[in-house]
Amino acid sequence: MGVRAVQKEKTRRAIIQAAFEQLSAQKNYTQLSLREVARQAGIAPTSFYRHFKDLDELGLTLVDEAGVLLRQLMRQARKRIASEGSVIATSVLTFIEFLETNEGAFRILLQANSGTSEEFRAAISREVDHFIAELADYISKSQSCQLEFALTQADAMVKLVFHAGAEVIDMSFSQRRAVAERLVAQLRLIVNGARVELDRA
Amino acid sequence: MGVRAVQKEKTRRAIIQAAFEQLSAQKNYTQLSLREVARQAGIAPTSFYRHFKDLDELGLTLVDEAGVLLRQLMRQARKRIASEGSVIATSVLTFIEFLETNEGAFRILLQANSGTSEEFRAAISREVDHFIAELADYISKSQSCQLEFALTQADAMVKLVFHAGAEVIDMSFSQRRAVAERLVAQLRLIVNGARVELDRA
DNA sequence: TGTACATCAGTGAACGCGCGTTCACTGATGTAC
DNA sequence: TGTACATCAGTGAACGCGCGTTCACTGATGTAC
Repeated sequence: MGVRAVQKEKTRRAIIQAAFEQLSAQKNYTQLSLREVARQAGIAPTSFYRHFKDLDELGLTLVDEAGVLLRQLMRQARKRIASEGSVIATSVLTFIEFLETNEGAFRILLQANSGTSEEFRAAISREVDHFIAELADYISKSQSCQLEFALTQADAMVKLVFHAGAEVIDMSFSQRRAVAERLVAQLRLIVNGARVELDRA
Repeated sequence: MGVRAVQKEKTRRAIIQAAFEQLSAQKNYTQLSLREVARQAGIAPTSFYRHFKDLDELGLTLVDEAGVLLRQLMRQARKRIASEGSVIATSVLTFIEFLETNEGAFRILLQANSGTSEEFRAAISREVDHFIAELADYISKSQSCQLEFALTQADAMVKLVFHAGAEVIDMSFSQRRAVAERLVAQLRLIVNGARVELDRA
C-alpha cells in the first residue's frame, strides 16, 4: 500500500473512531452530526465525503464493526467457558468486559433501533440475530434439544444480557455488581426452566 | 372552567397528541422538532411556549402520560386474568392490544432511553420500575416467595415483554403471531425456572 | 534516474434550510364595579 | 345589566445558529516513459 492509501485508511479509522466516541447516554446515533464527527476526527467537514457517501453509510459501517466485535466476544466467551466451566457467570463477566472496551460499538447496536431507516434497522437486526443464532447453536448442542427451542432460550438470554448491558454501561463500577448478579439469576431461571421442559419430554 | 381555560386545555392536548403521533420507527423522541409538533397540532410555533417551557418539558409530560397508560394496562390485565385464568397468554394478549391503541406512549418509553438528559432517563426508569414493582408484588403474593426473588422474575418478564413489543410494533398483523408465541414460551421458561428454585427450598 | 502528467485526499468559501427562541402585538375572554 | 379595564392564548416577523452539501482549487503522491 502506498503512502496515500495508508493515510486515507488512517483518516477513515479516525472518522469511525470519532463517531464511536461521540456516542453516549446523552447522544445517540441519530443525533450524530457530520460536522461534529469531522471536527473530532480532525478533518474538514468536506473531507468526510472522500470516505463515506453520507452519515448513513458511516452508520452502516459502525454496525458492521460492532458485529465483528460481537463475534469476537462470542469466541472469547467460548474459550473462557471451556477453561473455567461456569457458563453463565463466565459469559456475564466476559460481556461486561466487552462493554468497557467497546462502549461505542455496543451503544450503536442498542440505540439505533429507532429513528433510523429500514435498512439501518435491518442491519442491526442481522448482527444481533446472528449472535442469537450462534448462541442457539451452542445451546441446542449442549442440551441436545431442538433448534427452535434453543432459539427461544437464546433470544431471551441475549435480550436480557443486552438490556442489562444498557443499564450497566452508564453506571459507576460499584453499582454494576447488583445488575450483574440479577442478570445471572435471571439467566439461571431460563436455563432451569428449559431443563424442566426437556425433562418432561 | 371558563371558555378560555377549556380552549387552552384543548390546545395542550393537541400538542401532546401531535407529539405522540410524530413518534414512529423512523423518528424517535430526540428527533422531535418544536416546529413540526406545532405544525401538526395546528398552532404557530410560538404558541407552543404558552404550554411548555421547552421540548424537554413536553417530553417529561409524555413520559408521565405513558406511565398512566401503563398502570391502566396492568389493571386491565389483572381483571382479565381473574376472569380468564391463563396468566401468561392473557397478559401477552392484553399487552399487544395496548400497543395498538397506545403506540406513541409505548414508543417513548422504549426509544427515549438514550440521547436524552439524565432527568429524562430517570423519569422513564421510574415508570418502568414502577410497572416492574407492581408485577413483582403480584408474583410474590401468588408464589408466596421473597420480594427480591419476585423482582428478579418481574424484571426479566417485563424486559422480554417490552422487547417483544418493540419488535411487534413495526410488524404487520400477520407477523405478530410468531413473536407473541415465542414471548409466551419465554415467559413460561421463567415461570418454570422460578418454580424449580422454589421447590428446592 | 529524471521528467511530465494524472490522480485524488483534503480544503475553504459559500449556499440554502429548518431550527429554537425573542418580541411586540391582537383580540377574545374574564373581572370588578 | 352595562361599562371599563386586565388578562392572556395565540400570532407573525425577525434573529442567529449549526447543519448538510456543492464547488473549484491545492499540492502531495503515483505513474509512464
